[in-house]
Amino acid sequence: MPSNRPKAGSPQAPSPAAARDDPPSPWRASRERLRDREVKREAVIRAAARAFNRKGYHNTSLDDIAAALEVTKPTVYYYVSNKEQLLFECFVAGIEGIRAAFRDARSLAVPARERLKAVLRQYGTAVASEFGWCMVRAEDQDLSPDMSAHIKAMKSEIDQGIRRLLREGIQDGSIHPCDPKITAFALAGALNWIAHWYRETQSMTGAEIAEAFIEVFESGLKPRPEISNEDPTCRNPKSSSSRPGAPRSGRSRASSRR
Amino acid sequence: MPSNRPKAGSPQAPSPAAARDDPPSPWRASRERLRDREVKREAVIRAAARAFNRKGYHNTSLDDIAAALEVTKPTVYYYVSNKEQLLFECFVAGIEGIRAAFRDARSLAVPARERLKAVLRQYGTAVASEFGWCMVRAEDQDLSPDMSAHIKAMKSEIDQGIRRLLREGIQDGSIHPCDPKITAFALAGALNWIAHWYRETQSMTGAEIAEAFIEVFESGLKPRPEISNEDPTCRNPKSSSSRPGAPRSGRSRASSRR
DNA sequence: TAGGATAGCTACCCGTGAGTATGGTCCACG
DNA sequence: CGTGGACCATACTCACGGGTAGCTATCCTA
Repeated sequence: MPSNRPKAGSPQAPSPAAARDDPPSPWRASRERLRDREVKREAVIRAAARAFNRKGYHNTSLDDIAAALEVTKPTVYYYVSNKEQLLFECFVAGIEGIRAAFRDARSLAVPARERLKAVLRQYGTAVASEFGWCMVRAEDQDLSPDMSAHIKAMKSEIDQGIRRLLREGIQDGSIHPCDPKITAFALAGALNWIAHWYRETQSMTGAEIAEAFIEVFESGLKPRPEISNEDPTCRNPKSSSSRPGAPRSGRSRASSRR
Repeated sequence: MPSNRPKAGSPQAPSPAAARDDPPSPWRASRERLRDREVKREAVIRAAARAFNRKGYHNTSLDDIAAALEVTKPTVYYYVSNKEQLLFECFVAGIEGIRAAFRDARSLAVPARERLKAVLRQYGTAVASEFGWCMVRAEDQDLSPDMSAHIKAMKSEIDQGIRRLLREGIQDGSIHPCDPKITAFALAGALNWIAHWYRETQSMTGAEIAEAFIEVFESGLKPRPEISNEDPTCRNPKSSSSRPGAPRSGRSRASSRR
């Protein structure tokens, strides 16, 4: 599973991994071979993810993916068994980041709302990554029953994780009482939807968007009397200094979408 | 454009529109014919929407749609020019409900937050309707450039409408200051996502889900010191009687998703 | 240096599904 | 009565794309 590191522009050098002059050990070559293979396999999956991202699963042929890698279709089949598996791998690559987020958050000694926020930040990052599309839009309809079942199970795991954090937050008082099921749907929906409109060339990163969303979800739409002092400025749009941490995205309204 | 009235169970009677005994006018027959045609055309579009909804656009063949109507493919082509147009019509049918929501809300003499809520309620209803899938998932990638442009324009119109309501709400003090762009994305995302998980057989209607989402978005996650009127039972998840209208779907957490 | 694994290509197969050519039936109208 | 148009079916074309067969080249190990 390719962990989603940034890795700039052009996918992989045409010439495979320049030769180094380490002292040759008897097994080194074959190990090198295997590593190369894994690298190439990941490149295939990343190329698929980018193609799916741009043109959609069904509008992407394996010839397209092969062409993006400057190879031919059978070469792609040399690394993956079929198109469906390609989608599946992309999905797994995307969701792995979220699962990691839950693992990380579990060890945090803070109120549940903070743990939830940490998860959501990474969630947003994952959805805005190049695997976001695949993670979000991998449809059971496009997959064989067993793959579909796997994916459903993972999605459900994420969903249950969010619900659990919400329940814990309600318990420890850090989260306003609410229906965990519905709230989890709302949270996940807002974040998942990022994959529909986000493009890498955007001014905000996925994490920044997640941060801004969290701000929205935390404070709510109702005008909120500033917690500490009761009176203040609830009529003034620009006060709002409820939390200093949020980037808040300077020019808020000027840009006319997309 | 078929407005989404409920219309129970079996889609359309096999026998076309029972004959009535009005006084026959010379043009009646041909008018009747035309009406029939429109009815049948809508039936085709509804059938397509249901099929797309169940199996996805690309996994639905026109033979499937024809079979659902108990006719053959050329018959479908008699009413629509191609598959793409079918998707487009479904999209328009779905989004028309939302545009209507904005029109309705404009005439309401209430604070902007209330107008926004009214819009979101209808939004949720539309997304949960049988055209929801098409509206939400009609991808520019699957459509010719000009259709894609149309759809983008409509989506943008909805987005701008939400942003406008948010700005107005911030102005009139009924909405907590926030970034309208990001907030609109969050709201629309959460609601759009309903189309991914909602099935007609669910215990809640689309409107009820929207209502519950609104509750979440209004109050926010942070524990909220009860404001003047709304004292009661802050710790009890089941209270939340902010509005009497919402049925709230009894068993909230027991059902383990889907 | 033979033999085998690795890696990639050219050239094909074939199912599927969008869209159509053609023709038949029924009904309205002259 | 017969002509034209609305409506629908049978039966086709055809391109696209997933997947494969089989050849070739290179490098590693024996």
